[in-house]
Amino acid sequence: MRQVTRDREATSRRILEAAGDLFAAHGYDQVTMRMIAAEAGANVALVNRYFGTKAALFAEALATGSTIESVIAGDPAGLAGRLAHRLAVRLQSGATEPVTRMVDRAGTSPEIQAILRAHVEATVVKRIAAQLDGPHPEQRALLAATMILGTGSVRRLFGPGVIEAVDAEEVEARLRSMFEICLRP
Amino acid sequence: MRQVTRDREATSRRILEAAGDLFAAHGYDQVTMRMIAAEAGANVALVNRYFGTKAALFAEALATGSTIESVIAGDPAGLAGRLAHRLAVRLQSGATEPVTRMVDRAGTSPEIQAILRAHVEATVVKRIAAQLDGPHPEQRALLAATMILGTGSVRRLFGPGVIEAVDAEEVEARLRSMFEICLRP
DNA sequence: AGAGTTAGTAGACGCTTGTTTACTTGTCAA
DNA sequence: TTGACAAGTAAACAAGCGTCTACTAACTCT
Repeated sequence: MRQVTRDREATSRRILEAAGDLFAAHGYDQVTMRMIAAEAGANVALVNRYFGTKAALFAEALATGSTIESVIAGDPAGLAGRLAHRLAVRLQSGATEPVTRMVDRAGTSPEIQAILRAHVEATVVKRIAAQLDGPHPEQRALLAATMILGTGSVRRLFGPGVIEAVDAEEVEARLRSMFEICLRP
Repeated sequence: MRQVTRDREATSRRILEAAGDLFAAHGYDQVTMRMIAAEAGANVALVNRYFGTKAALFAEALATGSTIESVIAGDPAGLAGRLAHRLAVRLQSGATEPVTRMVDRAGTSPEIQAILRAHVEATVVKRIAAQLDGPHPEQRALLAATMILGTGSVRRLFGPGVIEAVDAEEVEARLRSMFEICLRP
């Protein structure tokens, strides 16, 4: 009696959105199928019916959400600056993209680990590496990923606005220099 | 009939060690009290008897294990180099300290988050900040923590030896430059 | 208008979790 | 040697989990 109109597409979309929001907010392990169903205003059985399993739903939510691609794409010369700006903003604001938060809150379930690895590799490491000249581009892209994921962990532990109090521009400048060093040939 | 001698101290020490190893290897959520008891060769009820709750046991294991203190302590001038070396080694070897792995594998349980935050703040951020001159030492220490925690995430996702194949010394040199930038006044 | 397809629901299944209770057994002082 | 205290054990508890099955009700098409 919850649904007034019966619309499979709309319902499964609401489920996917709810899953993305909740996984990003609380992490894979802390989110239950019942929470997702409730948030989407749908029945638990439908979630399994449409997405099969919890891990599959996570994978789909991960793939659906917006990624960091837009920041990486563009002029290779400004890549370090763009990444630094993005991270500085993320460290301060409470409003970060669900996808990046999903990565650093995903927990340690083995079946999720593989999904995450593939996602980070495809959307972050490989895309950054593609912009780099010189030997071992993936190695340097991995160092950049280290910083990106590190800000995620720091934010998770210390909350948003942890660096806000002090000079934000100086932090961004420092981050830019660090990215330049780890990205340059 | 498991125990030949009855020794409370020895048993609780074995439990604590087993908990530390397992938490570090698989993360808080993936480790069950029964796994810990089995690994320690003890009974499940004893774990609760001696440590109260799972979260309390985690906190105690976190506090017991060796920390990164030894790397931070020492000549402030060589701090960047020591941290870079430690991280480079961590990225390559399979043998990392339990405690640092515990931090990056700890998952997202709310009650664990506070414990972790306090631990990282006390043993990493404050200790690094204490070595720094100039304004906002904690801000720079936090950036260093970002890199430290980032290597943890990268290692979790991509496994040990991810950067091993290529030039390890170059990676360490790059990390050192990055640390120097984020730590300098 | 009626039959058939399908979205949606209620409820239970089996399993695992952290924790507790009631009991047994080894150890040591008197 | 015996009695008491503490270490250790087995089993169950209640709650929560992901998943599945059987059922109801709405929409569509002829």
